[in-house]
Amino acid sequence: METLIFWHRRDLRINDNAGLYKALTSKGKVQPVFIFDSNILQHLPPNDQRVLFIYQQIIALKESYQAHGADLIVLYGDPKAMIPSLVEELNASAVFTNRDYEPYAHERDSYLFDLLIAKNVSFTGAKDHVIFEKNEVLKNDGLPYTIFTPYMRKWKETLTDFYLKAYPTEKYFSNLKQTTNKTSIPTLEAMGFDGKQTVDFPKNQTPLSIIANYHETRDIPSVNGTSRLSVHLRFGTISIRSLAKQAMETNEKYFNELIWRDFYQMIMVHFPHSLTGAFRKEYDHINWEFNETQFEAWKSGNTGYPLVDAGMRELNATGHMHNRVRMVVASFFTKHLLHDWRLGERYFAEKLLDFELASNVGGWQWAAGCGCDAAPYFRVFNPTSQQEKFDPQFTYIKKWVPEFGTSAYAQPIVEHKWARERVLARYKEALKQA
DNA sequence: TTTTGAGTTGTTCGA
DNA sequence: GTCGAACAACTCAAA
Repeated sequence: METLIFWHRRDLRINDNAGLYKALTSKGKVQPVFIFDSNILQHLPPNDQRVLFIYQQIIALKESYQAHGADLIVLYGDPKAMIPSLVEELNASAVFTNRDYEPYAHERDSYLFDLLIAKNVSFTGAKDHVIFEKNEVLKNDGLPYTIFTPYMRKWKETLTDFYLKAYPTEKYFSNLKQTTNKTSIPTLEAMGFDGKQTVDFPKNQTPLSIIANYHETRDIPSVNGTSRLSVHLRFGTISIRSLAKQAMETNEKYFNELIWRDFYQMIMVHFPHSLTGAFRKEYDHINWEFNETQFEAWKSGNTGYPLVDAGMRELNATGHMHNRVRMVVASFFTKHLLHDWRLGERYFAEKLLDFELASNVGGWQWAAGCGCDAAPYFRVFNPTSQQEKFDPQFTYIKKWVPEFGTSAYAQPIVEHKWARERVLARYKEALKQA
C-alpha cells in the first residue's frame, strides 16, 4: 500500500480540512506531519507566545490522530530539506498540503514542487485558508478588484452552498496510516523557547450572541463584543467555511469582516509590492519623521493620549488589541507622529497573537491612507473624540492605564491641532511630487 | 468609448 | 446642540 504524506501548516485541525480530505480520499495510507520551521522560529524571541500557542495545538492535534490509531510526526528544521527526506524515509508517492499565500511560503512550496516532481512524487495543494482564492472573484474584465465594496458584492454573488460545505474527513479516518509507534515532539527548549505562557489564548468557539450582536458592540473596547477567533483562523484551528456559514446566517457585519480577510489575501497575491511599499506608489514620497523617544512612547503606551496608551498596553500585556483601538493607535502613529506605517506594522507583527501578514499590512495601509481603498489621508482620527465616542466612561482606559487622571500620567507628546496640520501639509507635499 | 455613481470605521467649521 | 459642507479630487467598476 502506498504512503501519502499530509503536511499541516496553518490548518491545525483534522475535521473539515480540505487538503487532508484530498489525501484521505486518494489511493494510499496517509501519514500526517508538522514541521516547526527553523527559518521562521530562529528569528523569534524565547517568550514568543504564538509558538507556544502552536505547540499546544500540535499536542492536541497529535492526540486527535492517536485517537484514530494514527500518529502525527512532528519535526523541527528547514522544510525544504525535511520534506524530501521524509518522503524518502517513508517511500511516499505523494505529498498533500493546504495552500499558503504568503511570499515565503509560496517560494518554499514551488521549490518543493519542482524537487518532488523530479523524483516522480506529486505535490498537491488545496484551498483551505480562504473561501475564494485570488482568481475566483474577479471584475468582469478579468482583472482583480482593488475596492472592497464591489469585491464584496461579487464575492457574495459567487458564493453557493458548495463553498461553505464541510469536507467530511471523519468518514475516511480509516485511511490514516495505522501505527502504535508514538513519535516524540521536539521540546520547546530545544527549539529555543522558554515555554512560559504569559497571555491567555482565546477559545476556538464563541457564544453565538457575540456574533449576533457584533454590529452593535464591536466598537466598544470595554465590552466583550468581538469573537477573538482571529488567532484560530490564522492557525486553522477553526474552519473558515464553518465560521462563514455561521456568520452568513447570523450577522452581516461580521460576515463582511470575513470577506475582508479574503480581500486582503487576494490583494497580497496580486500586488505583492504592497507588503513592502505603499499600494499607491505616489504615497512612497511621504517624508516620514523618526524620533526614537516618540516611537518608544508609542510602543510602551506613554503618549499622553489615554485611548492610544490603553490600546498599546493591552497589546503588550495580552498579544491582542481591540479592533477599534487598532485603528486609533495606527492613525496616531502615522498621522500624529508621522512615522512610517511599516514600523508600526512590524511592531504589531511582533506582538499580535493573531498576526496575519496580509490583513496587518492592509489595515496599516488603510490607516496611513496609502492602501487600496484606504481612508482619505485628510481623515485624521482625533484620539480624544474617539475616546469620547467609544470609551466615554473611561472603562477601558482605567483598566489599562491605572494612573490616568493622576499627576503620574504622561503629558501629550504631540499637540493634536498642530500634528493634524503638519500631516495634512506633509501628505499634500508628497502627492504634489508624485 | 463615455458616462455615472460610488468609495469601512472621520473631523472641523460655520451657520 | 445640530446640521451640512468641506476636506481633494481621483479612481474604480459597471452600465
